[in-house]
Parts: sequence; structure tokens; C-alpha cells
Amino acid sequence: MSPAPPERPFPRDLLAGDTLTAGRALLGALLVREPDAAVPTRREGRIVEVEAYIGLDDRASHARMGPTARNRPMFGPPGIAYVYLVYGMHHCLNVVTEAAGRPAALLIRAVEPIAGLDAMRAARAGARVKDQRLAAGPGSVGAAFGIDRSFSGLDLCDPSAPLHLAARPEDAPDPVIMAGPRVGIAYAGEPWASIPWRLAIAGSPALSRRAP
DNA sequence: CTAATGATGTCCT
DNA sequence: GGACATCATTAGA
Repeated sequence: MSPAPPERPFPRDLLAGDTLTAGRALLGALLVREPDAAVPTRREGRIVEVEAYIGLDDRASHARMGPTARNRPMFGPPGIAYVYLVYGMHHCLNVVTEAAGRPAALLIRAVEPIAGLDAMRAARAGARVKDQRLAAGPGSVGAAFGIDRSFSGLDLCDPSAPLHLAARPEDAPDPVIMAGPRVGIAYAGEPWASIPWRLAIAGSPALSRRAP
């Protein structure tokens, strides 16, 4: 085993432009949860699946009704976390993209665990799943990394934040990316329901469901 | 293999 | 009051 290379910050510039381009840059990057008093273990994983929600016109986006108390981070600068609760029990993590005033974000749908697996499993009490699937699905990502709404508004490009991004390791090959329709948004109607804004790393065992 | 099903809280109309 | 960017399990074919 060679020692792990040092963590590199995730450049905010990669999130400031077009959201689909940002999504491709985010795949393969790392999600890091620093230890704290409650969970004294560093948790880390590789982002393998994201979904884009872009602009006021996207009928599937929380931003479609304009700014509200909940979705406000989506209207702010790139690199900020937007966290919301769905179905009364699952916290979902988004990374805000594009310039302030343009509401857009990437939902982190799946992460491949790299470190802190024991802490992830403890945080997922009751889930009998394989290690590689501890964070397969947006609600599972939130649970495995101990994310709740208090993280909404956090700067994910700040390496000292309790939850943050890190750049894809330099020795990692460019991932093979596939695209498909977003999940669970049929209510939005066409073309939103079919537009291929779900991006994933082909072949990852940690994807949230059958590959798009 | 697919389909059905609870558990659960907040947002916006 | 209706709907919701879900999950894991159970039941059925």
C-alpha cells in the first residue's frame, strides 16, 4: 500500500459555469466528512452519480417557484450546499452551480465509500447492504455522511468545512460517463421528465439503481 | 425478477 | 390538505 496522496481542494471555477459540465467534473471527485465529537471518524467517498436541476424553467427543480426560505442557496454563488428533507425522513445533498442569481444545482445521488465505512454503517442503522452500497441513493448519501439541513448554505469548496469536496485524484483515470433521465420527477411533465440530466460513472457498483 | 408498502415531516397552495 | 428529487423490506409470480 502506497500512502494516500494529499487531498486537493475542489476548484470553485468548475462549478461556476454550465451545470452539466460541472456535473461531469464532479463525477470522480471526493466527498469528505471531517470527524467531530459525535463521530470521531473521517468519512470519504467517490461521487459516482449526480442529477442536474437547472434554472427557473425546469419544472422538476425546487427553484421553479422562485426563491423561498428552503431553496434560497440555489440562487446564491456556486460551491454552496443546498440540503432538503424529502418524504419526511431523507436528507438530500445538492451542490449549487452557476453564477449567483441563476438557480441551479447538482443532486449527489450516489457515492462509493472509500474511508470511514464503519461510521457510515453505524449512521445507517438497520440497513443491511453491502459496503459498496452504503451511500447508493441520495437519501443514503445523507444518512451515511451524517448530513442534515444545518449543512444547507455550507461552502463545500472550503477544505476546512466539516463537509466538503476534494478534487479527483490525479492518478485516477477520466471516468466513463453515461447519461439518462432523472429519477422520481414524472410529475414535472415533458420535456423535463425525459431530458438526460442524470449523469453517472459507468460500471460503478454504487449507483442508486439500474444504470441509465 | 417485479410490485406493493409503510415510515415520516415540511413545503407551498 | 396534497404532494413530495426515498429506502428497504415483504409479498407475489
